[in-house]
Amino acid sequence: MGIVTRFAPSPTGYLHIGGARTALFNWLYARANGGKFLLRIEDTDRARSTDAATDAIFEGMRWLGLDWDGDAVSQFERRERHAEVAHAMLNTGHAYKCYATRAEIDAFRATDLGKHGSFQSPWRDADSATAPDAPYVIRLKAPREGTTSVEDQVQGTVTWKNATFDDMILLRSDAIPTYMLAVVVDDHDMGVTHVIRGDDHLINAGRQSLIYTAMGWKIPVFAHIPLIFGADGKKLSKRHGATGAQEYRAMGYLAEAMRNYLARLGWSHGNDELFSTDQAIEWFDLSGINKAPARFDFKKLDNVSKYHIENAPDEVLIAGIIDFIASQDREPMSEGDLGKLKQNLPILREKTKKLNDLLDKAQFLLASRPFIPDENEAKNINSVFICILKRLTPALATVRSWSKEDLETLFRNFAETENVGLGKIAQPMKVVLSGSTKAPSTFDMMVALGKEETLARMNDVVLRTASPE
RNA sequence: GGUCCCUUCGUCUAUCGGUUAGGACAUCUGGUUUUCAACCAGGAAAGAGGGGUUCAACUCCCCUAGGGACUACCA
Repeated sequence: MGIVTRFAPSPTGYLHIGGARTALFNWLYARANGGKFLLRIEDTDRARSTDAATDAIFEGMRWLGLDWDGDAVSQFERRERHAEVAHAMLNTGHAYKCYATRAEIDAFRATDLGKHGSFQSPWRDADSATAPDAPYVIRLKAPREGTTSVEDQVQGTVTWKNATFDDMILLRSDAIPTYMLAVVVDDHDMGVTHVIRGDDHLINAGRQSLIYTAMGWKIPVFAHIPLIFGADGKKLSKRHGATGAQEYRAMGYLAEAMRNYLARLGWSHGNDELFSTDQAIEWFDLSGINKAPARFDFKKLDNVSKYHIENAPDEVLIAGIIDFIASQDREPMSEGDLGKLKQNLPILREKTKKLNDLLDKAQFLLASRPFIPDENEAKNINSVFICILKRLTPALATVRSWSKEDLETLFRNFAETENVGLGKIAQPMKVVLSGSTKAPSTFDMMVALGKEETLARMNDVVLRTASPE
């Protein structure tokens, strides 16, 4: 039998990074086993669900490259079917109509019994002849005796006393199904074989298996993965930096790097740290998922990101850059600029952690001279260096060839005759050539720029500093 | 309060009864380098606590402590 997984977010905001990881695990598991990965939007809460949030989820999923099979399912649109199942359970005696009002439920909760246990409806065993002509909800007639167990693939066997389960509402008084009913019906109808979701649903697995059993349906395999926390061990929230998947896109991380980092958070394949998505698919298994919650660590993410920026295929990197620029609401890069970027990718990607850093380094190619360094960078170009620069210009004419090796040799010799360290010349030269120290290696830039342009930029600085206002 | 889950270096993790408890990030030291958000080498760094079971426990069981989830006509 083919494996079917699903990701089922509720559209109340954006794609949360924790949700993104849940989606990734489901996606990885399906792809690893030649199965299907489905997407369902849990929008039965009409008050909180918005189309904008649904679009945000789609966008986040697409950015992460988590493609789903078929069309996304709207849970709300399947409400007729959910109601149908609720009524089927009514007919088989697994559910009952409860006419208790809000006031009655509140009153029950105020009692000693109500403070410690869940609501016990007086309608559970009532004679239907006594039913009033009033709105009602359909409640599950949960078993009061015995236990219910779930064989969780991550948490192991988990058992509850049935007495701890309440008669949960299946169909609200406005005939809209609750989440608890809808998930079960949808997962069953969609043929979901493996439910991989957040730890916060562990108890729901017990409650939901009651519905499966009542309907005589096969219970799917459950795997409840631990949540992601912030660096301080608290639930991941805004003050930890970023909670939305898209924010990571805007920060300049490659989707491939996010997949790598997120997969490694709570899942492991021996000591493998840096890997491609294809490798993750090959290796992924539920048995590799850790039971304990993990903390989000930006330092490590940056390290993973650096690896992927340095090693991604050219076309992937370029696509990532184009996507990053779009995420900033910036003008798309011109074909010409893109061409320059492509040609110089090796020197731009080296030692680069994020895409915005890469773009910073690319300024020497993209911006036009003369460069005006900011106050801080300008400190590199002092009067002593200006004098050196003036002597360097004629010296440069003697270079054997305009290659990295020869330029470096020339610089070393020149530095020796000037009696200064190479760094004293090469570092300020970075600023001369690019207006910043956030730039590729000096010699790489010189080669990329060519002799004429290099000399012109050097001259810019000499001219600018020759006539101080 | 009740039910359930979790607990190995600062962080992410390996280990599936017998290891000097391994790796990665971060950190520290030294080296190197255009004095770097680079690189190389080395160091420090962990089984929450207490009971069992066993020849042997990080690994299995129990208790305690700490953390978390759920406890809605939310999902």
